[in-house]
Amino acid sequence: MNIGQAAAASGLSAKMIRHYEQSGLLQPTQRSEAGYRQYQSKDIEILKFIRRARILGFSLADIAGLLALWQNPQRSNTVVKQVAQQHLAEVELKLQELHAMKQTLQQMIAQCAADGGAHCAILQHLAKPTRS
Amino acid sequence: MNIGQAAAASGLSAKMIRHYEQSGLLQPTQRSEAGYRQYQSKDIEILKFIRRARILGFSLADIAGLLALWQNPQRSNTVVKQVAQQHLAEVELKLQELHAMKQTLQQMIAQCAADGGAHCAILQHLAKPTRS
DNA sequence: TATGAACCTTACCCTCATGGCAAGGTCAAG
DNA sequence: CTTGACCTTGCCATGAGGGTAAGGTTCATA
Repeated sequence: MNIGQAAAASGLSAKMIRHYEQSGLLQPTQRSEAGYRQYQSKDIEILKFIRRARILGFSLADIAGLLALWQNPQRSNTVVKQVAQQHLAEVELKLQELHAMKQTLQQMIAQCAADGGAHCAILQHLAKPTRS
Repeated sequence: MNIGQAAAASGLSAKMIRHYEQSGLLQPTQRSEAGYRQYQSKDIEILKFIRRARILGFSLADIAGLLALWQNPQRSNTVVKQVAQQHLAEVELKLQELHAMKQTLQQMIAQCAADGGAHCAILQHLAKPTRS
């Protein structure tokens, strides 16, 4: 299986698969005589694992750790849970930040007449916020 | 006023002020004989404007537009509102994505025994998701 | 058999907002 | 006159990709 098929099968781009290999997330695969990377179905499972973890927002560094734990029969699920909880905390922090942005943006937009005039509550708020 | 004081007064870093100038967001300021950037209180207001807009998540490109509108007496608040609404839509999209991540992470974490064993619902989910 | 399309390789540069470091110039106080 | 705090420019790094270019390979079809 060449990298194109591996990309299609895993949902990643070929570019990213090479990038993951180059940054140490993946073991270098076997190569064909011409130098083409060769992927086995086992490799596809790893690629899918990476893709799912990326969708959940795990960093590549986190994923490297999770992959090592996944492939280690002596692993402790306590460690895995800690990684996930740490990531969840970061996600929740970003959620809070974005929520605060959303609130303020909504208030500003609600106060904007949008009548084509020059008076603008949004610019006023950015220039000299009355609250928040 | 040198850049250090301008940074302290605006809440930005000196580094970022230089960067904003270099990327065209700010007009180059006057310089002292030694080449030091000189800031007036009017400049500080602009820097504060930028900082508040950054806190709300506007991109530097957006802020360039907002600054131009702010300083244009012929502006139309309709345009300003459009910029803000577009940004709000992006914020809401990211909120949805992060919320989905949070939901899945919470489910995975709740199913993880964390008893030090090798069985791990989190890794299982990443390897072969039963749902989502 | 030749050729062209579709694939693969590596090696660059770009994003975006920000931080860090290095080498050197300036200023003010002791 | 030295010292320390400030300033200057310029370069590199981040993270997770995208784009592009120049060149090699594979395969089917004319």
